[in-house]
Amino acid sequence: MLKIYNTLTRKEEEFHPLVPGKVSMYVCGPTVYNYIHIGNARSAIAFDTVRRYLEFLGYEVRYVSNFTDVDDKMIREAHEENTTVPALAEKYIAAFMEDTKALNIEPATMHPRATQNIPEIINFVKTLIEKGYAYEVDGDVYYRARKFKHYGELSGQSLDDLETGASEHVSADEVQKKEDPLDFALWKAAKPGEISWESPWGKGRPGWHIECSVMSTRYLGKTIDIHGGGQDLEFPHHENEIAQSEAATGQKFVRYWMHNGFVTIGKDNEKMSKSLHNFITVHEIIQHVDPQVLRFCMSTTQYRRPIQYSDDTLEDAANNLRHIKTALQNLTYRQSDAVDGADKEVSQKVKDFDQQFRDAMDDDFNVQNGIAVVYELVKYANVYAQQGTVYRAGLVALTNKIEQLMSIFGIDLDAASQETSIDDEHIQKLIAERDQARKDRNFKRSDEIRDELKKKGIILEDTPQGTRYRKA
RNA sequence: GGUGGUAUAGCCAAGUGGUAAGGCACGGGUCUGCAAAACCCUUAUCAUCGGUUCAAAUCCGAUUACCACCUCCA
Repeated sequence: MLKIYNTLTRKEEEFHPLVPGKVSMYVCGPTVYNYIHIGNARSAIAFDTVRRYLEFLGYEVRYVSNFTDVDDKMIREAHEENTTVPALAEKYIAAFMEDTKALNIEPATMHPRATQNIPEIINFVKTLIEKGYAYEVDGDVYYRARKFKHYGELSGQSLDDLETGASEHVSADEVQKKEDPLDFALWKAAKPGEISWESPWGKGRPGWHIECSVMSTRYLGKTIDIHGGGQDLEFPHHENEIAQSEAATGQKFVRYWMHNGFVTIGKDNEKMSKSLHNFITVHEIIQHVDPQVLRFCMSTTQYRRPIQYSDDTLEDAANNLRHIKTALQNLTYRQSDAVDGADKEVSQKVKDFDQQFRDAMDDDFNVQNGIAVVYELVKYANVYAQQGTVYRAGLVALTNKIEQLMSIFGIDLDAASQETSIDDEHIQKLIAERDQARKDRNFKRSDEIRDELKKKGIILEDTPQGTRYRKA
């Protein structure tokens, strides 16, 4: 039975979707004014892994993730890059799709954009005004936070404490307009020259929080199963979403709130963020780091834990991943002399490992325990592949299970299990020559050939079944 | 100031009452002509102090350190 830690109740709860067999999931996506950094990637990877596990369990997952393509930062950055807000959005949305593809993050069922939902946003705001939850001042529309009686429940804060914090930060301009420092903007009046849309309150654009309420309602319904995002979105973003959605629909907004931990960097383990200017973009990191390694590193860290970004962390991940790939190559290699027929013991073992894996992952996506099961499976597979007699069905069963479990972490290893074929005649000759040299006990020559091939990225290994080669 | 989180071997990390999973790195070994790969072996009294208990990393209390949110941020 899958259990999920719900931020709202701060407890692990059994997961029962609203509609049996189907899961609706909304994950807050990035503001597209820059390349995504590793922290953004972490969130996308964490929830992609959640999605993949849910699908592995047999759920049909409808996954929506938005792009914030208009806000203050978009406007400022467009100005700095001497371009328009829509052009800026196109550029970085394309980059997002490219970067997430490299990390093997499945595209969402839908990637709606704020600017594609303006009429719906306006209607939503109108509803909130009609219900008395919002008010218009000089072309701005604000939400009356205190009017919503559950305000503060997600972040566990009292309204007065929140107000103490809020009043330190509101601008003088806002103080004059807002009824209360806690109130937040639903609609912002346009300043001269800014991108804007017509509305009942004059030209303007949506506030940040309203888009998620609108898009999740529009594409997933009034009540959704899972809403995900970074821990930094808990307050105020998600708090505000709840206030907007529940006030407008009168129904429960989200059944399970999930928040991922940060990527930290530096010796102080500081949060990587755009405002701290200590971020590394995915765009640049994948120039010199295998994206699969980055993916593996992140998807095998439980989503709520922080990940310390460092070369050591990545190196560990690379070593672990190589170990798993080698096991698959070992299994494939033995197919050449495998015997036909079933292997009951292997089938049973594979079932046992599968169950252990589920038990681990069912505990709030405990990927650390999940991957530990994979390591055990890999060890078992390595031992099996070195037995005197191996059955083809056994090799295939082990291969398939390893590949299946790894795919939940977003690692596709099909290619790894394909034995490298070498069509270069020259290399084939060298390998044959080395075999002869070894028979003649001319080890000087055989080692020369091995070194030479190694320089070309081909590794030779001598096994009881003969000489084996693979690419480094 | 308010709220939440974290502290386990060189590093990453599991473990929510019965004398510490797993991985990486290190060292030793098996196999090998030598390697490689694989496998085996070896490594900790769990931040500190106090309490509850036959028994605590695990429960309670206090303390310390670090991180995050309370303002845009995944």
